[in-house]
Amino acid sequence: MTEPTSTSLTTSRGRVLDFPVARGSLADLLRLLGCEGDASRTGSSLPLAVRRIKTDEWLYHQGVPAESIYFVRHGTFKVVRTTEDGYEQVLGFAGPAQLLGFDALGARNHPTAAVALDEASVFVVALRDLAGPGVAQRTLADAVCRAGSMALSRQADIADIMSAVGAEVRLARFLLHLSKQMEARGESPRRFVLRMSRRDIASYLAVAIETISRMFSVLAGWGLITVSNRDVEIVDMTGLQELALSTRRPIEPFTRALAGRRGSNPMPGREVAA
Amino acid sequence: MTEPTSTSLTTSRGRVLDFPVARGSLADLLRLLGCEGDASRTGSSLPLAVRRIKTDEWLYHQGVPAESIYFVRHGTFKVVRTTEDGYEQVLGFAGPAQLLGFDALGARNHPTAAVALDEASVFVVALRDLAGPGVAQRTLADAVCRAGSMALSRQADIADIMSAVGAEVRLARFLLHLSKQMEARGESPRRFVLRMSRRDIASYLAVAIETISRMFSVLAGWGLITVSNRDVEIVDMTGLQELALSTRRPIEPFTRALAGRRGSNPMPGREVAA
DNA sequence: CGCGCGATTGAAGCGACTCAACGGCAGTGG
DNA sequence: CCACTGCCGTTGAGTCGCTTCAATCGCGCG
Repeated sequence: MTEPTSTSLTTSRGRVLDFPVARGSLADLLRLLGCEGDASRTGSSLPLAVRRIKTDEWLYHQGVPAESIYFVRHGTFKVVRTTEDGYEQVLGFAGPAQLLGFDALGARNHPTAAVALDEASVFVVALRDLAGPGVAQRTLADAVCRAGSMALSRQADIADIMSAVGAEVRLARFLLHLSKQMEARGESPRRFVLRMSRRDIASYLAVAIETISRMFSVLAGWGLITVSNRDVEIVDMTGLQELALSTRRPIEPFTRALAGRRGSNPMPGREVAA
Repeated sequence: MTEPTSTSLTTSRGRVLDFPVARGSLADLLRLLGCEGDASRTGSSLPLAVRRIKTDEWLYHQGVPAESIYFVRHGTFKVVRTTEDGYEQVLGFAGPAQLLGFDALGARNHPTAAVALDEASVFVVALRDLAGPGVAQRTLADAVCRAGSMALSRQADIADIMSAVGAEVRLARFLLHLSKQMEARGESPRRFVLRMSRRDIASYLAVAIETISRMFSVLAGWGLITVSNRDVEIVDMTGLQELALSTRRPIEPFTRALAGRRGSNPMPGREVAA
């Protein structure tokens, strides 16, 4: 899909890092963002690295440790998230004055990747410049930024969920998403009660409400879950995860490891008492 | 859908604002977020308001000025965005330790609304507590937060786009989205060139790549746009906006103003040379 | 020129939406 | 107490739209 040219270029210099090609200032960034008034008062002469990106070059890769976030100076970027099976989901496009890599603040690594669609340049904001010492408000603002970053990542999940064509897969991903949240909260990831109505789930997954009902029955019929009204129990966790992996056909031809499993029935051998 | 009980409760006290019911501290919030180590060093005794929310009560409404953001302490919230025609799109669900209202940092008003699905309580963080005076890093962090907030809002747009059932509507919304961005950038909102491939658009809108091609032809056949490869010109802007408003049937029965327009053809009277 | 790739268009099948009916359950008023 | 009403959830049948497979065209490039 993408030539490793950019990677080799950077790795020739050591690591895949941000190397400034030009110099900018905080005032430049503020001017780009449209807040001219603020440029005067603060120490806006603070230097800011500028990095130029060529077409099809990656600004940052998915999964790598995040050391910076970026403001697009000019050009267009594509934000993508590649699943394990090689399917790449486009999460959005970013133009000038937009922020890239913000979703990495909450985690250690970049949950997404950004690639330039044309000649582009960005302001590089090192994360250590953001984590300066301060008082209580500083800590609070940090928490806000990190939580906001995680909220952004969470929003990306809905694109992840909706990218699935099949409604069963959407529901499976939704349930696994809830399961993970329950686990992170210290509660049982296998048995929980849905706080939202079918109507809400339908709106969230962008399918009809009757389809939600049907898919609950289908998943229960496959022995993956048991459901009674809003009480859900995940019986076959691995089976559910397996089902959730089913996306549309992977774009890349070299991900044919799961070529045969994509039959008309996304859950082969599971039709118990159909 | 929702009883105005909560609203009347608050309006009886003056305005619809956050009134603290209990008191918490920054240390409590940090403990909730799981960063116990940080709780010791900073002035973590900073008081923080706690607000309790009853089931089906709104934490904040869509479109109202934002004065606070919130960390969920316990309970579950539903984040929704209601379109002009009364259709409510669920954007996500928020549980403990998650941030709500962050998308209002970039704008003046809340672009979304949050309603409690059960008994809940939140930490209230006033925005003026975040905008404290500081040096350059302070300004920078502010810019980061605001841009991140806008990125979150932008992510909500993709749910907006995908909530449309019809592929033509999705493409129409996508084009209008691009148009607005171009306009905000000072360029022509009617004539622009797509920087991304059909494959990227297809992934973004979660439809097949052939469907994208077809819908471009359909929109062009309706006289709404002209398209040549990646050059797009919006011919009938109002018609395109009109088409973009077509969602699935509004949930609420009292939004029947547009009852008749929802025929089998979403663009009535436009079938030129079908 | 042939090759690959992106984009467009056609034909056929299946999946989700829509309409409709039904069974539970809570709230309400006789 | 029970009928009544409304809402939520489930299930069935039919239609429409999108996906899939396929062929074609235009374009850049080795």
